[in-house]
Amino acid sequence: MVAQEINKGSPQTWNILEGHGFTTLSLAETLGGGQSFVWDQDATGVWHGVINQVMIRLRIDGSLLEWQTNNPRCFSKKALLHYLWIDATYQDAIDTLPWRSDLILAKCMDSLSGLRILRQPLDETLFYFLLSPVKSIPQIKETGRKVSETFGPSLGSGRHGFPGWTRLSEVSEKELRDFKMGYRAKNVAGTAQFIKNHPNWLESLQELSYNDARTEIMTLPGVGGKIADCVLLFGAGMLQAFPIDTWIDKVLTQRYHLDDWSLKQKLSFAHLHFGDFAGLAQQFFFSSERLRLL
DNA sequence: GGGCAGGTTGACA
DNA sequence: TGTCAACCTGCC
Repeated sequence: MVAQEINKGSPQTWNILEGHGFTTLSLAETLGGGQSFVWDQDATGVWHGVINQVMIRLRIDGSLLEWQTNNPRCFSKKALLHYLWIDATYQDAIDTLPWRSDLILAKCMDSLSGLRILRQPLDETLFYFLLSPVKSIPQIKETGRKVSETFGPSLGSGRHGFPGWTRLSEVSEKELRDFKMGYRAKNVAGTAQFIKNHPNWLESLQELSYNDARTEIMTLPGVGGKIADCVLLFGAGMLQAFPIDTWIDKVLTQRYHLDDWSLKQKLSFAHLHFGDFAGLAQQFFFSSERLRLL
């Protein structure tokens, strides 16, 4: 289906993104490693995804990172550089992390050179992470894709975008359950109603400090500390957010020997030790542990 | 069939 | 403040 679209009319040229620093591995972990659920890799290694309701393709060819879109009028190279965090602030963040004195972190960063935190839309990120408790990445993608196909805008080639919370607020909890959400349907429906009744509330979180935004977003049904940190890190660019899931907990317990520390104490340790870019460190740990690179 | 998983919540000590 | 079961679904 996707291939037909690509071959329709004149073949599209691949555009080059300079100065990216990705490897095949770090690009795969960035797009498919659990911070985003809208990217799929085909058999030829090309990544197909959606950014701001526009279909985008990405591939690594040698040392080149290349991209193309079916909709160049609605999408700019600048938008893609922003989404992929390809700018000078990434190198600043890397330099700021305490890898010089932390051999565990240094090893993870070395194995996954170029790994990024994506700058994703806040509304969509909140939706996907409400689906995430005790679900695997393929399950979250499947449910999200089916909800988008049913309620979201068609983007061509059979692909659909995120419907938005306004549209989701018109869908009953019972209907949502048919998408295999289980008990999460109640949280999605409750969140949709809250957002409908509080216009601009979600956007206004971006203006708050990390601590205030975290407290605020945890008032939503189904959003505890872990999901709050995921949404703020991946959807609001708050890079100090440090989501602790079972993988990260394992790293802190086994590698940093915090065996008897409570979750709250581990969180304090992470903020103190990793600093303003703790979330980026977290992503290096997450992928390293998941891929058994540590 | 039973147990468990990338989490949250409410009950209870 | 900490522990525990329940919640859906899919997979081993």
